[in-house]
Amino acid sequence: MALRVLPRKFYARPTVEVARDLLGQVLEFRGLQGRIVEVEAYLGEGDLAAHSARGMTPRTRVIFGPPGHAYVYFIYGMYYCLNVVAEPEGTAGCVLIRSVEGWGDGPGKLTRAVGITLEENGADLTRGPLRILAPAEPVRGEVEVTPRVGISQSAHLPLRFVLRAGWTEASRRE
DNA sequence: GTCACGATTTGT
DNA sequence: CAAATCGTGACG
Repeated sequence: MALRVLPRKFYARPTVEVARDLLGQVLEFRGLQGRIVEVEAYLGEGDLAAHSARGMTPRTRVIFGPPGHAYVYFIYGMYYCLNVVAEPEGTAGCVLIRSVEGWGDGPGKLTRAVGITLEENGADLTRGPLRILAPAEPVRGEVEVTPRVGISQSAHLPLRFVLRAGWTEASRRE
């Protein structure tokens, strides 16, 4: 069964909704697939922890761009982190992918595992080698909400979402 | 141009 | 706890 590619409108919504709904979806890069199990939302105005907090710069340009694209940034001189751009074009908002089943646990490790680099920055997630698809069967499970990891500003906001005990209806019947 | 720092990870 | 390692953004 062919998985369905998430449409642009999925991403053109409030960042928190997109973050929550990204859990259980299938991330694909060069044919490698894995379920997204941990994400964090980074908002526009008012979120001092977000790269977009101080407006549009050369680096943060794609965060303000059309939804459904990848925002990849280079951090600590050695790691690439993958984000999914949300909100309608012109509004900042993105979702950091922190853990993908089978790829790795941690935003820097999962990109290194499959070779995602700055080349993927700005890539369209509805087509091309980097895509996100809906699983054949919807993933059910409990979602844990916690503060975001590794930030000092706006640190109390409950914007980290983790899929705990995810399952599909089929696997549940086994 | 200069400089402090970071949405991380790993080893001590 | 500290190192690794370098682009970005603020300042001038």
